[in-house]
Amino acid sequence: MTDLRFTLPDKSELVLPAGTTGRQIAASIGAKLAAAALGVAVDGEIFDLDRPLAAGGAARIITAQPRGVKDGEIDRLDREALALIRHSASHVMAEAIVSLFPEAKLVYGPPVENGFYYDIDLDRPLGSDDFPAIEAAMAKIVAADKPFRRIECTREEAMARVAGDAYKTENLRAVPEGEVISFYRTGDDPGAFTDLCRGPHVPSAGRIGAFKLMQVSGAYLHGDEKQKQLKRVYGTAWPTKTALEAYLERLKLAQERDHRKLGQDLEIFSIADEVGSGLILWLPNGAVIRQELEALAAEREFLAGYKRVATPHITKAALYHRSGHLPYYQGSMYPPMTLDDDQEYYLKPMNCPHHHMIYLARPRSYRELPLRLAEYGDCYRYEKSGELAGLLRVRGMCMNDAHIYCSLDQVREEFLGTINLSRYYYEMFRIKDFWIRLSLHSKDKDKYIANEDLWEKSEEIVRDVLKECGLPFEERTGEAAFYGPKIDYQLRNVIGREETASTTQLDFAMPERFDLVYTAPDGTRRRPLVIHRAPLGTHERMIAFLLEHLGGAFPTWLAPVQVVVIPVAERFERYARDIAARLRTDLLRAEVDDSADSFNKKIRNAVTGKTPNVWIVGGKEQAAEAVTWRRHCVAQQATMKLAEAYEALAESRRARLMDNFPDVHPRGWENAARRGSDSSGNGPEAV
RNA sequence: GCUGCUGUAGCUCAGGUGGUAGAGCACCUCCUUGGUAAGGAGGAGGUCCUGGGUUCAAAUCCCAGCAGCAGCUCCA
Repeated sequence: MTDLRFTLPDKSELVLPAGTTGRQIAASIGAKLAAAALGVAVDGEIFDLDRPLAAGGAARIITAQPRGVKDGEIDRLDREALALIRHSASHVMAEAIVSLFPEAKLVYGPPVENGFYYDIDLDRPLGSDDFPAIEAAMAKIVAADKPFRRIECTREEAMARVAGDAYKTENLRAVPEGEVISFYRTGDDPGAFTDLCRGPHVPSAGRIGAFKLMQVSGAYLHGDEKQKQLKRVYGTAWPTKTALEAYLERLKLAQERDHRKLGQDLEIFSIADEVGSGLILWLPNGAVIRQELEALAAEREFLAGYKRVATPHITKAALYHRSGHLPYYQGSMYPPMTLDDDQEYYLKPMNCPHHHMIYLARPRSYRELPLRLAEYGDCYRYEKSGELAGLLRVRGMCMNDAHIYCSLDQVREEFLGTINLSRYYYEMFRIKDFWIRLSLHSKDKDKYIANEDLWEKSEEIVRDVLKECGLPFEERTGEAAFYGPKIDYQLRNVIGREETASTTQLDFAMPERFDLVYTAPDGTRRRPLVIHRAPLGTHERMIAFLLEHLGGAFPTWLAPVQVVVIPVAERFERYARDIAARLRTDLLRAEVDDSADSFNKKIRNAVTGKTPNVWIVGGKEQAAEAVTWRRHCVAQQATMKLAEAYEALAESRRARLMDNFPDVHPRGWENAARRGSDSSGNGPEAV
């Protein structure tokens, strides 16, 4: 037996005899560390604290102490420590459930982002009513604080142990040949709860700290809809009760930012049973935001050389036969309307076929390419009921759609143009929490159209363009659309759910199906490529994200009410009304709060209503032909001449300043407002 | 679509074990109001999600449906 050499995080070296454990490493550093230790990482691999180590390397003791951060910064608690705690909590929950329902069969129970779950096959209904009993049983196990004993064995021994348990037998078969097979047992009693598990776990049940069961849901075995549906019990676990409570508090705070709540409070949209689920009623405030987004898109697209088109909402079946969407996608289309002459009409699930028809409206020349056809188009898709969620997943949506028809040697530049457009929007909205996915094809012949040469070429182009832009992205093989590679901007909402917000897709299938051609300089007929793109996604999804991203506090240019003028007393209502009327002649959305509310209440209403600009007027202002300007985003306020205020407000609207971010108004925003036309740093330059 | 939870006034929610509903905010009316997050008084407002069933009697119990929420699956 040779000694093992460990390098500690501070670069010091430690030499211990072979078979030493993480606990001994920790103890040799300090008693306090040994007491706090939950596990040990050697060269990145995590081991049970008491597991004899076979090899040395870079060693790090895992504790639940936040590393070098202040109390309460639970986000940065050691992820590995949390995973250990949660994996063990999952194990304890399984033990508790089996003790209460002996017929329950355990399947799989990993730690996940904010907690853990265990998939269980149990025919009895399981609901939150059962949580107190399960939690009580878990608490008992945790209080007993028995060590988790690791039992390693051969494949044959393991097979004998799990005999009769189809799920665990299957799990065991999935363990790669040559990998160590282990079970974990609670305590030393040979009859105690034992589960096939790769580990690692915290040293003993008492180290779990605080846990709470969160919910139960169905989950298909292996994630396959055709397989049996299991019961998945979700829980969360934290090193301390304080950390658990902070997490629950965070969840509550997130709910305050939920677009469904903000959308209701701020009267953005509404959904009515009598209209249908997933079908959005845009209230006046929401309609303003849509209108502003459309104006933004129209402007950017005009500058980028797009032409606007408009197409109908219903269309004969023949078009979707031609596009290939029938019958393959019929399941997610609304069923057809059949007219007297047996003609079937469908609600359109996408705009591309119509745009292709516009392309086909007359013969096209190479001189017209790239031809960019844009439309904010309404589409209807029959999404499964369980998939609908507020504005994020709907059945009726309005897409920021466009199709670019171009030749292969134009693809690169056009793709770059669409990426720059997306990037412009994201920078302008200051959306930073997103990632870009490049979806590529696989060799699966059933899934992708056969044109390996075109695939290779186009994927190369798209990848190059992304690299050239310097945008970080992740490649996903086998996730491309059947007709070509695509780039998606993935956003996370406030609940942590991820959705595609923007997309750019290359298409070499549709030009074939629609027999799209153009006449080349040499007089021959050539086929264009099609780029589908939707940088602002759909109104529904984009406004949902904006609501959550901005917490409902829209910048002046987007805000449904841009200015509320509040007189300090009734005597000044006339002055206030004159100001608002003047603002409205500049097409600014200005209102006077001439309600019977007290002055204080009016201020409060403007604040809770998240109006970006509040102009207060009284005797002082009237005498000076001025207003006192209070912004939603900054603590300061400033009194300024009306002429200046009008100009600053109009400029904010014109330049689409994100003036809801306090840093747009550095060091006393009144100066920033006075500068007016200086928009540097407030938005990207033109694409 | 599947698993679980939920559905009471415009909103947020109370209404042990069956006896035809209540609060706060919002709304309306009146009074009050000269300076930065809730002035006061009064009033109006409910098919208790829908449809069946049990019962002398159902917001409450049972069944079915619809809708919402979380998750699974799916997402051209």
